[in-house]
Amino acid sequence: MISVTLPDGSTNEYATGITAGEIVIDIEGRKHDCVAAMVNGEQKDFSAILESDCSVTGISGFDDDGIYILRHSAAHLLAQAITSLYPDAKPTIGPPVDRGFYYDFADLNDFGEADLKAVQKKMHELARKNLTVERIECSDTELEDLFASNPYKLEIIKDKLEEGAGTSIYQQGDWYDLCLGPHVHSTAKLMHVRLTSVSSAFWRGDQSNEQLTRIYGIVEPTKESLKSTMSAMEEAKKRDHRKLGKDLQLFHVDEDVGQGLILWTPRGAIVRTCLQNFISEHLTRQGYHQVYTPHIGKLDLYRKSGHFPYYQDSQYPPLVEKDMMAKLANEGCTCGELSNMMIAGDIEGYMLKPMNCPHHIKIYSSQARSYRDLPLRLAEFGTVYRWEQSGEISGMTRVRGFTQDDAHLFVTEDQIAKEVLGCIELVQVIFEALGMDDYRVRVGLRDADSSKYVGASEKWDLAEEACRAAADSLGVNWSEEEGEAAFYGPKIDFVVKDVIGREWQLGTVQVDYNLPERFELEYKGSDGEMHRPVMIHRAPFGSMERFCGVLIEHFAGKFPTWLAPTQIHILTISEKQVDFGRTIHEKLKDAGIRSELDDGDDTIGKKIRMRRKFQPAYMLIIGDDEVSNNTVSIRARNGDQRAGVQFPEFLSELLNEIDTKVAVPSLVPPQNE
RNA sequence: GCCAACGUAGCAUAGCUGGUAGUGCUUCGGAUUUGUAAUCCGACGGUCGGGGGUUCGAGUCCCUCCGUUGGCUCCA
Repeated sequence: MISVTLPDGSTNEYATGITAGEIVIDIEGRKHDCVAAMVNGEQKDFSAILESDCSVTGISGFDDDGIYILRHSAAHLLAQAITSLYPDAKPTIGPPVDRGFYYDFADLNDFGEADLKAVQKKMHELARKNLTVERIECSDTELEDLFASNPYKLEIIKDKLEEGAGTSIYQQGDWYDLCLGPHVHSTAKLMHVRLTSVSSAFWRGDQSNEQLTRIYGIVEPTKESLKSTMSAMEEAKKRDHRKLGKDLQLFHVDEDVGQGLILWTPRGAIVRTCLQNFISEHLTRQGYHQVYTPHIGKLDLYRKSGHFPYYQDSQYPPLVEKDMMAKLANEGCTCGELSNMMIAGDIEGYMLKPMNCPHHIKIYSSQARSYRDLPLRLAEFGTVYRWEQSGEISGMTRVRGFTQDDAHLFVTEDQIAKEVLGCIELVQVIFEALGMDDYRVRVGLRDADSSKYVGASEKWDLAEEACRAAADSLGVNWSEEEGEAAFYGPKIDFVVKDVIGREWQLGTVQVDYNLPERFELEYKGSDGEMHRPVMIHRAPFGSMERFCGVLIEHFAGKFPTWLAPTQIHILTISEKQVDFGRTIHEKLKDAGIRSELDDGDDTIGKKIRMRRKFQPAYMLIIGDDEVSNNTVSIRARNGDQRAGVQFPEFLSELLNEIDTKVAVPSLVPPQNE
């Protein structure tokens, strides 16, 4: 007999050799939602045989651990279905991921989304067969035999497994896969799967390797949870900033202007201006100096900074002077030759700036600096241009031209910690004001291979420590990531997720030892000697484009009153109230409120319907009652009403709400009925 | 850049196996003067992303370019 500790802390005696699954059934009953068992804190298959005293808990398919197991098993089921329908296809890897699972296949060519249906049908068929999923331990030679026809699996066996250690395979029906597990005990657990998309991937994520076909899917423990997951995905799509940007007329991207080049339309420009003003206030308070610099700079500048030609591929091509261009054309110079001459420095030209640092550096070095000038904080809403790959461009979150809320701080080494902290605080103030608490902080440190970094390692230690301390002060979860540092210094990034779960880096604070070196920046210290400053790059929003894109989704287009493109939309009920409506409209505009007036002859229902899509913070309904009492009826976005409010009272409340940047418009108390 | 899918008026959409584009909303004109998510009538608006090809004939088939979407790769 063995003694097993159960989830409630009690112990029970069982016959030696009982399986984990049998104990789970004993604990949870026959009808349970567990997919595997936790034995002594380790995930195990139900079939795991218990030989000695231990603790056992069921892992529910609704838990994070359980859903991962389901996804992993579903990936196997997918591979089984694919290989039965496409015998030539070779499964490579198929892991669970955050929102579902995928499996990559080699030799599955010309497979498109239209083919998913049949595969999914096959998966359901296999699930319904209730195939037992069996774990089998194999030796190296057995493995090599089993996977002899699949070079990808052989490569994994060779690379990942210790010589002679062997490993497990999982078999369901006549299909098996190399895997550590654990897995569900039967394919019947995988009834609620949906295949979602097809894409490509490279073997081991390396572009120079062969291209594989990747199939994505989702799986849920029950029909109901699958349904709710699917509808949640539908809901998320509705708040996609690309859709809302169009509906709310916030921005436009035009083919004729170019991919990834944002045209800020009037309503979007309001949001951006309000945000910029908001940041500017804080910059002034924190002792920043705002500067302006041009959108281009000489090639030489970027040769010095190292951006040209090293990052040539991710920049717009250089602009060459007219006469030179004509001369080269006459000589029949090819593009390749031109490029070589520019790299060699034989031809001068200009570049659209891919970052603002060199320009700011030139402002620093335009004067002799002393330690008394430091820290020098130069800020600019600086527009930069980068040649992002065409397939990467997306809405406002990944674009080719964008405006960073950029700043560069020139500091002494002693000042790094304090200044990094100051930058972080700014990010936090802004996030807090916007109610954005769902973000992740990543501290990027150097990795073991120190040869690729510039700067002395003692300096790095200090800077890394400063970043850690700053992250700590935030009071939110943060993670260190080795190897995530830039080659020139450690950094702190703020990362948020968009509606479809993709992560985007927003704010960033980076310590830089490299550029001061390259540009030979100096300041005179109190000791009378010349010293080299350190630079801190920081952009609390990242870029206005990306940040606004994320904000649109964060608020689902329902911006706080201070940001809303239309703050008040006045709707008259009939033409009897037109004069009163206009008077109020004028008064609001005089008070600096963004007000719009609809005094047309549509029905009030239609006016509400039409104007609602622009999500004004409030609508004011003006009918006979309001006119005769000099009041307004305030309609909130959710339809709640607050009628009979004296206009001056409404205006002062509204101004206060704007002034204090209240995150959710709240002049109308929620009505439950 | 790579793989896959897609691209019809401002927006949302119909258009089967090829025979010269329908609808709703918006907009405009008229009627109506309305109390909270669709009042009625009428009109304007597309040559089907661009170019080329097959065909007697293409939105519908083929090629190519551009763009969009989902991934991959990349992101100083």
